[in-house]
Amino acid sequence: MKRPTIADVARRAGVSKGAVSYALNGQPGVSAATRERILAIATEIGFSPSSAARALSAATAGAVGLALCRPARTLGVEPFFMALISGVEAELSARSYALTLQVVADHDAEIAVYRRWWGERRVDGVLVCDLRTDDSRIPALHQLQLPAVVIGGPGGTGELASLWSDDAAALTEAVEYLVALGHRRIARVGGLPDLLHTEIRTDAFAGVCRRLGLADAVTVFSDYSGEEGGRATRRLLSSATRPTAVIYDNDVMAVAGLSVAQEMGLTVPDDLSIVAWDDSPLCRLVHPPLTALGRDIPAYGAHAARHLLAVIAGQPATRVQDESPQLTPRGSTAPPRGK
Amino acid sequence: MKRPTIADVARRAGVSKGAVSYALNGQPGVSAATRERILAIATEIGFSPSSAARALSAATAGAVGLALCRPARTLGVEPFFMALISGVEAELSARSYALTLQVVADHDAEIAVYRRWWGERRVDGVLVCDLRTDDSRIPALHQLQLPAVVIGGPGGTGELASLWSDDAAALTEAVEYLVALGHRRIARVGGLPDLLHTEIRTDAFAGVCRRLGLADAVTVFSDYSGEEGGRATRRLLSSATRPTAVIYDNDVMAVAGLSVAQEMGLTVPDDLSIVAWDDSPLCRLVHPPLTALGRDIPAYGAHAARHLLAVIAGQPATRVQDESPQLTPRGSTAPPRGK
DNA sequence: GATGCCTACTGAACCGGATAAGCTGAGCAA
DNA sequence: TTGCTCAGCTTATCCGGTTCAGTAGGCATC
Repeated sequence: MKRPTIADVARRAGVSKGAVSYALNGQPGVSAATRERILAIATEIGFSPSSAARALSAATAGAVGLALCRPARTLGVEPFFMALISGVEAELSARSYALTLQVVADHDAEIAVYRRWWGERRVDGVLVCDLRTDDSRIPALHQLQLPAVVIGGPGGTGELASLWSDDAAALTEAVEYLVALGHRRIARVGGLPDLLHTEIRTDAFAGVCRRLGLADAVTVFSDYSGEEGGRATRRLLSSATRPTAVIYDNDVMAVAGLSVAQEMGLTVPDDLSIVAWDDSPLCRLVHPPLTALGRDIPAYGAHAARHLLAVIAGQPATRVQDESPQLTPRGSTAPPRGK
Repeated sequence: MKRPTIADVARRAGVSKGAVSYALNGQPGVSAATRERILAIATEIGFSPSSAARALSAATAGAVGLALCRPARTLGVEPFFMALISGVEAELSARSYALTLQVVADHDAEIAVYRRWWGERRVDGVLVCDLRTDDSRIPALHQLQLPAVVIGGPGGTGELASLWSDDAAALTEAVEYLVALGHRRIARVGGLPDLLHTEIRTDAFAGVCRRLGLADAVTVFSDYSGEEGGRATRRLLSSATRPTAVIYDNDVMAVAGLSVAQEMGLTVPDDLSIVAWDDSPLCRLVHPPLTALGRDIPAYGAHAARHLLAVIAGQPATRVQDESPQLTPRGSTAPPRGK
């Protein structure tokens, strides 16, 4: 089966290639009648313009890049990325953009990928995840002049456009909720400590605990994996001043924490309240279902994609705030025993 | 920052564009000394060939497509796809191929995507997931002559190349293991009934149960989601002849089933044994950890990618068998109470 | 020294679109 | 009738690679 080209359409319509190009792209230069005839023929023979030819002459790739830089082990478990990707994808495909994906080992490899994509003109722009403090990718992308939207912040995004949600406010809300229930010893199992949003949450946690006069407000760091989350929980629950509530930086660690607590003979929520970050179906899967700080992640991804397309179209690189995560109370939180 | 082109390299080296092309692609036609000089200059100025120009002239896209056709809701939860993608990606990026991803609503949309990709020459081939009985994608892809590898089977893949693993053998092994422990009433919570691998597993389950003389070997169908898996479990456990063991078609449903059992006051594994399919970290996250039929999914993805690249390179479309899932016994299986 | 052959290149065509520039005939005013 | 404008096309060029058909020069051969 031969792929139709613009020349095939032109021949069938009895016009030149140029006329077909004008007609298909909504440019002036052809009459309404001719345009309609050309469009009908194009549809009839199933013509879609070669992305390569279009990319070459129009100097646009029609694709957006996403490099994921987490070890494959944690990448698989966490529903976050798949949800983000599905949202990004929905927005892109609605505008006939493709999504090019690459899994990389570290930031240097990621920068190398950006450099290659730029040289190959393979993508028109990129989405950047997992922002770190002093992130080397920011100056690299700026130097390449490759349009980008950083998913993360606020702060640390340099000249690049960004999309962020107010994690500090959400964490504060969660702590205030637990304190209102009567908790005084609250711990937190954080994600990778060098990620910027971990730092933001850690600062917010320390801040609200100080304000509310909570003494043993400790954050222990993990790597988002269930193993590490479980281990951290075991350490916390074995300490002399055992916390009555734990906030986890993702859902996987929260589920692991729940298992550890139950394994240690503690009843959730009576002996221990649990709050998860990222309200995926995983939180409703376990018993009791987990109270979670959730947000619409596909919508977040769609928003990021929309923002990136705007930057690619030449709009100024702005910093946009997305909706803040919302607390959904479920069965894993209650007043501590004796209150 | 201007992107270097092949003409820039040629000018710096004092040769023609053609010579540079030969040198970079390892073709004969240039002397070893010239080749080396050209390569050095290319590296020095950071040249990487435009994917669009290469695609246009060499009639190869340098990309492989993957269309995912599951509702975004279940797509996010299940670690399977993310693990598969990371494996596919690792293999592709090692050979400088890009992965183009698209999430679609149904098979018709998926076929439309294939048709568009084909017309746009955007991908050199595609990976096809979630094979169904009488799958309309198979003849469509065959008609387009678009190189493809079907992940699934055996059977139902038409003329297309495929990669499959022996689910029937794995399921048989799981049932025999449960029977050896003393179980006689085994149920199964299957995935979407119109998926081919669900049918294969259902047939294998019925077969081995008949062979071993198990009476109440029932399969109930679900949609892979935790909600449905939990509901199915509740139904099974409420019946008069309650099963003493349940096999789930994925890990998410198994975890949900575990929660339901515990919620109903049953002890796992004493009152109920649970076997999960797809041994993701999720299975080790819960308490007790789940006995699972696992395999190396990233390796499966890598294998599929390798196979697809071979088909793209013109090798005949063969049906390759990957390793069978292995049973990993953990805390969720034991002899039934009273044995 | 004419011939053939091989190596190491050059030059140009080509892939399939986008687009600037040029052309043509119709319509209309002077 | 001439001149002018303008819609509605056509033609040609370009994007940045790959590849095929030459071609110049060196060397062996008869």
